[in-house]
Amino acid sequence: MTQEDLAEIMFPDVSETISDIEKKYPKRNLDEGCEVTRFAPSPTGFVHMGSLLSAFEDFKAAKDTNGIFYLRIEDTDSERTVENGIEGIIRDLANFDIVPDEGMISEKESIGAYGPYIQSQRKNIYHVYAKDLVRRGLAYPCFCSKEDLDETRTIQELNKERIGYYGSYAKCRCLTCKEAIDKIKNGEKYVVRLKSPGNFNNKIILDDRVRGKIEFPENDQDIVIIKSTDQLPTYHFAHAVDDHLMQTTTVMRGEEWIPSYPIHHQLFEVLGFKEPRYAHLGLVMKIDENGVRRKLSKRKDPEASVNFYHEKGIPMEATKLYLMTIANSNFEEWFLNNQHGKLSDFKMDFSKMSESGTLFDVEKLYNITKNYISRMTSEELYDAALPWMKEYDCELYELMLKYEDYTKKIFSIERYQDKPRKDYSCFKDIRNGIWYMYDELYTNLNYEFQNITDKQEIEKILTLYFDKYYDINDDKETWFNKMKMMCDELGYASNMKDYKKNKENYKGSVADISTVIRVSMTTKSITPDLYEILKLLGKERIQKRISRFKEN
RNA sequence: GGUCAGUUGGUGAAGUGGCUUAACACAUAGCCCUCUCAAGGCUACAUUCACGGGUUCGAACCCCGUACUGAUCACCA
Repeated sequence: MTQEDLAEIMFPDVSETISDIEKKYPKRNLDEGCEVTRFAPSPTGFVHMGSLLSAFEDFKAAKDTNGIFYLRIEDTDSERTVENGIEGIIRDLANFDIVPDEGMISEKESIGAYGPYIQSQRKNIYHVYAKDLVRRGLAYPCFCSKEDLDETRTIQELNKERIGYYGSYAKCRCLTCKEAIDKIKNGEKYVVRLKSPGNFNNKIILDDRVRGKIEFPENDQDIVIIKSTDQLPTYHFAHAVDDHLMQTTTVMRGEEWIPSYPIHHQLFEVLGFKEPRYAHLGLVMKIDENGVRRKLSKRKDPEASVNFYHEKGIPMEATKLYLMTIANSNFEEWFLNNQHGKLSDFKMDFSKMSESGTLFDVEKLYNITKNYISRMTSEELYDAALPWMKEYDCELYELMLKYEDYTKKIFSIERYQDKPRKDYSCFKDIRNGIWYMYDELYTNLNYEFQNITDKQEIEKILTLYFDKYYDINDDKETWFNKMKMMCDELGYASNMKDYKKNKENYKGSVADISTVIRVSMTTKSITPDLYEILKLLGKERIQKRISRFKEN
């Protein structure tokens, strides 16, 4: 009984050889320096902020170098698999312009010549490599039960020894081929373990692209490579086989993977694969209610879900800008110095990635969004907000459609100037900013008058203003001069400086007068430029609103 | 317990031995401008880089130790 026999009995269905497999994955025809990266989620149906950031960085690294970005689905754990989970992931990524060059493009379809891109469909491939390992005496079947493993663990804890399946604790590694074969013939369940050639006292070094050199003891654990339940590989084994075959150049993943590097290093070595480069990314954190810093959780934190941003109407481009500022610390300054340049012109740099966990800052996102929206043209804003309204605010959507031109004019207020108005941090804010411009929404009025609240005085001001002074054709300067003239006529201060010095000489100021007009036309004491608003409202609406106020 | 990582203001961070009396941005506060608001302008906001030692003419930056935070030690990824 030889290892050859053992391999045969463990993998009777494997007839292909390694070289058969390797032939199907020819060397990629890419120039030096092109990065091949991948996003490899479990099919859970959605991506959260942390994985979106990682996917974004993977994508960016590939695009920056004219390389390849592919989407591989890691479904070796049925627990994490959700029906139609792949579609959800593809949709979430596509919402941020992250479209794979290769890999899954829908629930069932994929593109690219290095597939299948779903791990459960690659079972035979893993088995070819596992079989070869057994044949070479570098892997073996392990029949230990959960209880056996627990027992060793208890002993190790008691003796204050390192925990795990290694050295003399790796009982099944000493089984002879005959013993193993007999057990298998007996129908005993087993996993396949790596027969680790490592020594804990040896050192290995990872040259991480973001963290530099990290030293570890060599792996000596006989880790499981094929599970007994479904004969699917573990993450470690699948990672080695897939990233070798698919020729990933840089593996980008969360820092929680750093400790398993020794395993991966050994697997690549034992399998004779060239190791990819690694970039271990800092986790995305938040401060929770107790002031404790912790990993952003998709379960507990609404802002961890990409849907959160979608529902608020944060433009995808703005989110990308924010992701880039988290991804690379030098991006923000670059963006400022390049007249708000295009994301594609910025080259991401691994050495500028954060090593410590980044705190996710919603305020900062809003700030970026405000700036972003303020720089759009009114047409762009209209086009971007419309689909969002359709989904989340039907009423306003209908009005925007019905009064397209008028709406764009509303969006134009204080937009085309050196420093445009920044008052929308998301599309959701739009309603609150403009609803009063539409007659259809101008109902249930609640006037927010400030200093002047006397109805008679207000009516007097309105009558005088609109009968005698207001002319829709006036330019802004004339408009304001007339406002001041009226102030003088009514005993209000037309000059704010003078008013502040000598309040007692006046009934109020030009500010009070404009507030009266502003509130009676919009109900709100805070609005954008009043001159623009009156002009847009037009004579007819103004008249109607005066009457509306008087009736009130 | 073993292994590994991280630690610069409220936040993201720049910084890799002298140009740092620590950049820039967000947030916050005050003032100015001003028809409201937003914007804008100005100003304030870490005498100090987790702590303790050491190396050096000189340290946030190099070395050693300690502390704290996090990750990991599954037939989960």
